[in-house]
Amino acid sequence: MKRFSVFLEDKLGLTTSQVEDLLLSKQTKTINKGDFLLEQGQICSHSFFVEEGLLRMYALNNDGKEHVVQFSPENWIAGDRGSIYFNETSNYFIDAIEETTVVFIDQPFLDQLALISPDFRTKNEFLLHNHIRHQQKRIQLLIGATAEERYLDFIQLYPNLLLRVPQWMIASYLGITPESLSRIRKALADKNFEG
Amino acid sequence: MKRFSVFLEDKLGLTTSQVEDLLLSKQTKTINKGDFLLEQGQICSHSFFVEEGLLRMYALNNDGKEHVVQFSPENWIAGDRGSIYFNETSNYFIDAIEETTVVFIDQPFLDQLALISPDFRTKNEFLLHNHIRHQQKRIQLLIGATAEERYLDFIQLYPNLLLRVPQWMIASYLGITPESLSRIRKALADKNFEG
DNA sequence: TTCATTTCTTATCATACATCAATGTGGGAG
DNA sequence: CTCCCACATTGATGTATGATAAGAAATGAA
Repeated sequence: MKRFSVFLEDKLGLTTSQVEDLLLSKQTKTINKGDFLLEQGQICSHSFFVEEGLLRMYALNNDGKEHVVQFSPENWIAGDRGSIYFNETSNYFIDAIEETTVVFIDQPFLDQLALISPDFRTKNEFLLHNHIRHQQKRIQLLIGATAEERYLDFIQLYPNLLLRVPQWMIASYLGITPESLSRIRKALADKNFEG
Repeated sequence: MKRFSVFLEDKLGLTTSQVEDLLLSKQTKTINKGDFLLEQGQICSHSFFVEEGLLRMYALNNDGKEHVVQFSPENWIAGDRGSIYFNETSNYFIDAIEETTVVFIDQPFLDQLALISPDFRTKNEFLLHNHIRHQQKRIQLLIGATAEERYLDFIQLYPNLLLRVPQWMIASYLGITPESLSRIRKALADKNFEG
């Protein structure tokens, strides 16, 4: 749980000794590529901190096609907040793109953090605001930018994901078909762009 | 500040007397239709609670076209979190669709709330999670649903806005042109749908 | 009211992206 | 090594939505 420890210290304001105490009772779980942590219809009772690997969260539309809402590489937290905080069955699937090790995070654990660290809530709220900011940027691009612009933005924001995520999943994230993304990439290559 | 008082009590867990004390020092501001609370390039130093009226937040894309990121009717809070919490100049405009009365909310005020109310932070975090949930739903529709489906969802989610927001702004929110929305509405009318 | 301005509709044509289908390619299992 | 299968590319064609332009309808000011 090396990454999770650093995360708790750096991002959530805990001390090293607090982290050590906390992690005594925590366990990690490693799942294979393609395995699910959440499926449509279930209630999502945990968030998942990604210690190692890569998760994807997606939904099905009316035609039964997958649409990627979010990728979660190392140091990210995945989970369906709608289901966790509002106790609804989830519309989402979360599965592993690579073999992935996660730490399970539930509400009692978060409550515990809030108790032992005065900074925790402030820092956690900061992360929430940051998340909202990124989602807003994505919405802005989806309603106002071309597919090519969105792809370029994706490359800038997640350069390391480019190599780890199959192209058809990136297309799904961008809201276009794999064929279209392939053509966009070709057009960029013809313009001497390195992606 | 009637709505703001109720909001503080119901949504953020304050008592009536706490609210009364707080609001002594608070002032509202009323702006005319078309007036701006935030413009691109400024730093957004406040959030705005909408006491009465309707705000819209939008960005300009590469072609200089407006794209509505969010509407904020009564009881909603508008503001650019990216600018507020990360101290960056904003890419967004916030203006009034109707004559609108707002309460200015700054960080000291929020700190004060956190001090006097034990529930405040929990409830505030709940609101943040809810916001994230709604944005995620919108992203999901933008990448996986047709314009018609998005319009129907908009009607369900914001039935009262339909009558208060010009159609071209709704189109902008949906990520389509006003002409397209007009056609979609006609197609729905032909199918005997009441919108 | 009358006039001007904004908003909405309708039509035509253009385009980005989707769909369908075929072919290429590369990595893993046996 | 070879076969297979998932993934990527490419081409032909279709469709939803965009662009442009014109007119109708609503809104607002004088």
